[in-house]
Amino acid sequence: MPRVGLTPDQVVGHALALIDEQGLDALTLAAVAARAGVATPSLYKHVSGGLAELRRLIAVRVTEELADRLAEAAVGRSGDDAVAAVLRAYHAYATEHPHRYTALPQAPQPDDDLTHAAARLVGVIIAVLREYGLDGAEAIHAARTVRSVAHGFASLSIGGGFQLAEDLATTQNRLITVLTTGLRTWPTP
Amino acid sequence: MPRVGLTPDQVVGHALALIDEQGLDALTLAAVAARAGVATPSLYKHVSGGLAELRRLIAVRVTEELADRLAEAAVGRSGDDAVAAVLRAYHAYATEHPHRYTALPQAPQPDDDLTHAAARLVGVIIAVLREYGLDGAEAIHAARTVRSVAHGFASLSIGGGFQLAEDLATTQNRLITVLTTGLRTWPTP
DNA sequence: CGGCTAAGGCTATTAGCCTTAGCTTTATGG
DNA sequence: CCATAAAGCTAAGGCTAATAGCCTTAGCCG
Repeated sequence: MPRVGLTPDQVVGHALALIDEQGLDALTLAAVAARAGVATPSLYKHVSGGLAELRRLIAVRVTEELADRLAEAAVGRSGDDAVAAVLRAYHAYATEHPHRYTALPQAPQPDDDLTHAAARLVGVIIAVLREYGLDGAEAIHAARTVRSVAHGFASLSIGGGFQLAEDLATTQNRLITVLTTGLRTWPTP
Repeated sequence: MPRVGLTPDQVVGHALALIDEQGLDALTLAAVAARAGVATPSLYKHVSGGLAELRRLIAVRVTEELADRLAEAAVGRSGDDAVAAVLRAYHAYATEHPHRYTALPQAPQPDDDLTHAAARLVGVIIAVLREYGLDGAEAIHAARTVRSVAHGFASLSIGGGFQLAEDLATTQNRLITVLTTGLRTWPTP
């Protein structure tokens, strides 16, 4: 029984590959173990919490990847341009890895790592909003608005929620315009 | 073994009660059967496709309930007022039945019934948009925008996506203002 | 009233999964 | 060179969904 030299990160990597290829329902410890070349119980040496912890780790990883993509998209842009780029990057990530994105909300309750990763993602958005003169509590409300729009569009899009024939890119353009207009004329009380 | 007199609708009802009380993961045929006072295999007499079909039926039912709620909220209102009411009703439904709402995107692929129910929901939104002078393809894009905002906010809200202490109702107010402003100044090309 | 059919229950079984327990081997550090 | 901890294994228990086959009830039709 030669050592495989597995690490928790590698286990998550195999799990993500599996999800990408066969969907979220195919995520079983048995399948991950087979892909890693290891017997199922051996996974507990690296992911002691079993399937629940694996799902948690997946959510953390996906959140980090998403935050990276948004940060990349925002760099070197400002204002409406940056917001548009962030929204497109968000949707692009979800479209490229639909099952992976669907795995995101499946985490039981948020733990420290997930909260940290989510905070980084929110940080990227808050940074983009700085050019609109939004800060403090209003920046939080605006960031929530951006996330709602981005997540809602991505989620419905990959979930088959938009069944009609109308062009999706056009919808995305309208959505971006609505959002940027809303941010520019932000309803400060 | 007295007859229980089960119907598919009743099975879905038991399943929804179970989901509401114990979450989506607790949805198993065994648990539904126990609640219905029946052995597990007996469920196949009413829901021949097993767990997959049950999930499909649940998605249809929830979509119908949601469409009902939105229609109720919209009646007797118009313009921004109607849009605001629809958004609040959407969020209220998701908040009242968080697990049920989470069950919505779990349907495998959309079938005829689900498409029909979704069409009714979209119909309610399109009707609300008529007062903005939007029709044809632009009405579709606008309806998608409304759904994206409503779903995104509801989904993040019940999924624990908004962890900071800022008031959620305020975020909702800002979101509604951004959306209605966007609809009034709709970017027709 | 008698009997037939179909529907709605049941038990038993199989296959697959997660998880724990306990053993064995490998690698590594002193 | 050996001790120990890490990393693998097999075995077993308890879930689950799903299928097969049987039995009983309800209701209808002659």
